[in-house]
Amino acid sequence: MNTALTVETPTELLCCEPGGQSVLNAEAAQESARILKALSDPNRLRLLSIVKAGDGGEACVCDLTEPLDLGQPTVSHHLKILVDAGLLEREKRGTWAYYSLVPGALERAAAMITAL
Amino acid sequence: MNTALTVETPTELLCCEPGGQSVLNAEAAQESARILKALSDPNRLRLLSIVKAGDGGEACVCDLTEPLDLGQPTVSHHLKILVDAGLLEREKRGTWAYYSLVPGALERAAAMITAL
DNA sequence: CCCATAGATTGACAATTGTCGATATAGGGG
DNA sequence: CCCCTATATCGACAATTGTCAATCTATGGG
Repeated sequence: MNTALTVETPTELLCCEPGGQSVLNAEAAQESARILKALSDPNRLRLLSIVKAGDGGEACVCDLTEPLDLGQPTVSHHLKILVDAGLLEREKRGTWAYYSLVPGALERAAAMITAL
Repeated sequence: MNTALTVETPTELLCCEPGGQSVLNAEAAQESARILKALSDPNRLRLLSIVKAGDGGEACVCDLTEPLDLGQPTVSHHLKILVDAGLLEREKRGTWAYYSLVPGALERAAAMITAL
């Protein structure tokens, strides 16, 4: 298998196996669901949107609390879920924590859906 | 290029407003989250995958119960969630109910993510 | 008609999730 | 050193979710 150079395409991104359509196995389904669950909350979608639109593609927690009308612990909680899902990355600078999109992460999540 | 005939592109598919990045408002976020929540369960992802791979792009409930190792009521419940989210459509023929993908629905869901 | 089969609906229950208030940690300035 | 500000973590709680067993509905065959 894979005898030739598939180079480095992550197997999940391949649309169709030789046969045409292989069914998602339980393990892969669970992994995809894990990512999509992180995306299935309105406040987390807005967080991603605000971060993406932010200056330099980043935003700190203090910029995120107010527009969402949520408490600071709740925002931190949502950010952690997004980081754990591999969608955001955190960089601490001084007292502030800056969050930014992991490059390509949203595109990979979208591909999970279209490649079902 | 876009000056003229965007014909009938659903506004949700447009990537960027004039300014470049507008932040997702609460209402739109809730609607997107509603769709993505339907996609955030491993068994539902497998249901979509099996339906898509099925003969003629469709499958009846009896074909779905066994591969998922779930009870029939549970499968019916998941199918209802997918139909309500606009991802699957149901057609009853005789005693059987056949489910198939709503054309373009998965692509629209994926676009919600990349266009964040 | 009655029965068998496919599927939907209902009610219950445990598990998970979103939110908050309170508290902990950590960096910077006096 | 002590305080102030930014953020994370913890504990609690109500709401939602995934699952099942039991029951209901509808279709087709004798």
